[in-house]
Amino acid sequence: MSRVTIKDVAREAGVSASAVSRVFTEGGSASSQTREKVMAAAEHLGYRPSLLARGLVRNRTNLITLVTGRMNDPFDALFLDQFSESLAERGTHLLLASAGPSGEAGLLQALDYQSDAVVVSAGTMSLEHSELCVRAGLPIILAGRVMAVPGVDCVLADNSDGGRQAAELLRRVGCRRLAYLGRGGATFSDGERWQGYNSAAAAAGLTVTNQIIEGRDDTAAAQGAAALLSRDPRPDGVFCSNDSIAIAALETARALGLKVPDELSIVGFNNIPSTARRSFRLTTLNYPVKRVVQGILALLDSRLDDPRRTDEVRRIPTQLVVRGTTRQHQPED
Amino acid sequence: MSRVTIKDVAREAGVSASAVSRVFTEGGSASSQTREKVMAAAEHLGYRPSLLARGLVRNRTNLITLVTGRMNDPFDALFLDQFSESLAERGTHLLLASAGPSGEAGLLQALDYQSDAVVVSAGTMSLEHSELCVRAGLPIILAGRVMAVPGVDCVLADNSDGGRQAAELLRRVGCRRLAYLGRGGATFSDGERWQGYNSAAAAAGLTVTNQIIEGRDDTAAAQGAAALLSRDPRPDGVFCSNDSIAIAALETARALGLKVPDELSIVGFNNIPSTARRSFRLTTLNYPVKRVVQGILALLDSRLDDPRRTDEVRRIPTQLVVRGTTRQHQPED
DNA sequence: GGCCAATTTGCAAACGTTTGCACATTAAGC
DNA sequence: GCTTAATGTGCAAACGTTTGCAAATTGGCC
Repeated sequence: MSRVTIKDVAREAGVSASAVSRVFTEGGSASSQTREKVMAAAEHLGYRPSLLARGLVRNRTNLITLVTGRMNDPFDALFLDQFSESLAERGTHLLLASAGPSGEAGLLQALDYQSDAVVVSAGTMSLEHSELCVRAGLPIILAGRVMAVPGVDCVLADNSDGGRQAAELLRRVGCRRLAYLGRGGATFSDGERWQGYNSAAAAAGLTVTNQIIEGRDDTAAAQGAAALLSRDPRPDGVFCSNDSIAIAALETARALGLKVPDELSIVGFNNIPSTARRSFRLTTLNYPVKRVVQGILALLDSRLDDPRRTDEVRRIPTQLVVRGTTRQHQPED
Repeated sequence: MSRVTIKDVAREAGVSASAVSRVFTEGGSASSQTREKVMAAAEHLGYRPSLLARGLVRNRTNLITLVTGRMNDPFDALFLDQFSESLAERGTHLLLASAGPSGEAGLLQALDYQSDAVVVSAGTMSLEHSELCVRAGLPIILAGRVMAVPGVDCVLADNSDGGRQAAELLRRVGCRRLAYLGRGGATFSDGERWQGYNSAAAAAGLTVTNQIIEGRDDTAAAQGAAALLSRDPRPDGVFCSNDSIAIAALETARALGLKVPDELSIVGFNNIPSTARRSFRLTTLNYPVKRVVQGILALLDSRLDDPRRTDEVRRIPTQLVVRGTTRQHQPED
């Protein structure tokens, strides 16, 4: 009924508990004889080391906490998918914390369970709490945002370059009245994308309007899109701060009877799976999530290796994926 | 640098470690005086109880392991979303295990970290490993499947009734050549849905063909749909084993130039968020995920309360959601 | 066989909590 | 002020591991 412990195995194998422990730890020294006996006994009894106890003494739990948004956001789902896959490959386990309104809950959870690290991909993070973590020796890695807190590393898309690429493309295919559809800098990425887009557009001498969406769900996005598309003059090219918004824009454009891409070109951001659907075929910027995840893990390892190394910010470039929601190149270009 | 422990607080507050512990545990008895002193000291030092140590002695970690599929399946994402939300409400934490090819990894993970319970919503589960868990006193709850293993509870949709409802609806709107598009019983739900659908259709005297999809991704589903729709005679009503497949079917039907719902009615299963999109407006069966999750947690509590209570299987009824991919009622009906 | 080094082993102390038990304190009742 | 009961407190043993240290075993080499 109760757990089978290291002592049970020791007794069964006729050795000490330490011997068993050493058999079960990476570089432990044990004669092949005892190793065999211990293995047999463990197998027979169905022994598995308690990771709680191990974590307690080693001060390493093999646990990583991810603070993420809700899974009804397809990008968060994509990120989690890739992240958990990479963690599984390296044999680390994943403690999931939803970024509730009180953004710090996830951090505290990570502390309480002695996670080896916490990666924050959503929600707010107060300076106060992040410092608490750093002081406790818990590495923090920020995904999709930068924050100048000593001890935290960041990895994120090169958002403003993405915005620039979007503007370039729209200009190239002949759009002249550009628009941006986003949440008005409500998120970090949103702001950066807008900036890159706007300055590139301005540099090319194009007008660009910024339509702000009030709210974070699909209907809010659709409303924003409707407002944008009823402006006079109507924009002929729109860059959306992410794919969900872009799809909403595409749908409302169609509902208004606009031909996409002939009358309106649309560019998204992230390249979430559904952008490739037959029904959408959205032109977008690919955010190489896998590479981001690997960057995170690399930063993590180096941080565990040397906790006081200098902080790092990694920018991951994005790639244009041209599909059906932007016009073909103009011949004269 | 190192963790602040209960002893530090004890020293600072001038009381014993036990006193501090009692202040920090639910029903602990402590005079308001010490309570205050302890709280002040803890606040000052930034103390947080180690859940590892606590879990070790209490044999309760406040952790639940979820074995789930990958997040590129929108249903799994939906489930995780609701599940994690409910867990957060009750203050339990979530250890995420992806059901890899070796289905047992998640169970072992749950054991190793002394999870209070494991809920399995994807992947295979060998009798051997499940018994290992049960013997170790780790409650297992199966979501979306039943399995006759002593000690495990199950909660899942009333799949065959859902199939029946789909058949009923298709008949009512005038479809006469019915089809089922699924993975040929490759998953448990698939089999049950087919059975309910098929027997209801047969009882109504309708022909029904079963088109099997080879593979689990969207393109496989699209291929299956294409095969189905090129049959002669072509079916005029199809029930798909889940919404992802149904959407793929809808898209291929449109690509083939078929009018939906006039020439072909489509019914899905699960009511995942994207079914409500403008572009799809898929008629489907609502699988009340929230209710499922609550059922799971209820079973869990009762199991923790009395580990040897009799096993239970809960069926959650599904509700028809009629949208745009099925014809309107025929007047003569 | 004897000596030295290298390897394997066991003991016991940690890791940070909780909790049963016994003692000390306080409160209540008369 | 005494007894009885109720309440709060500290000690020490547990929970299941790892690990430094010293002792014991092994093996190699002459």
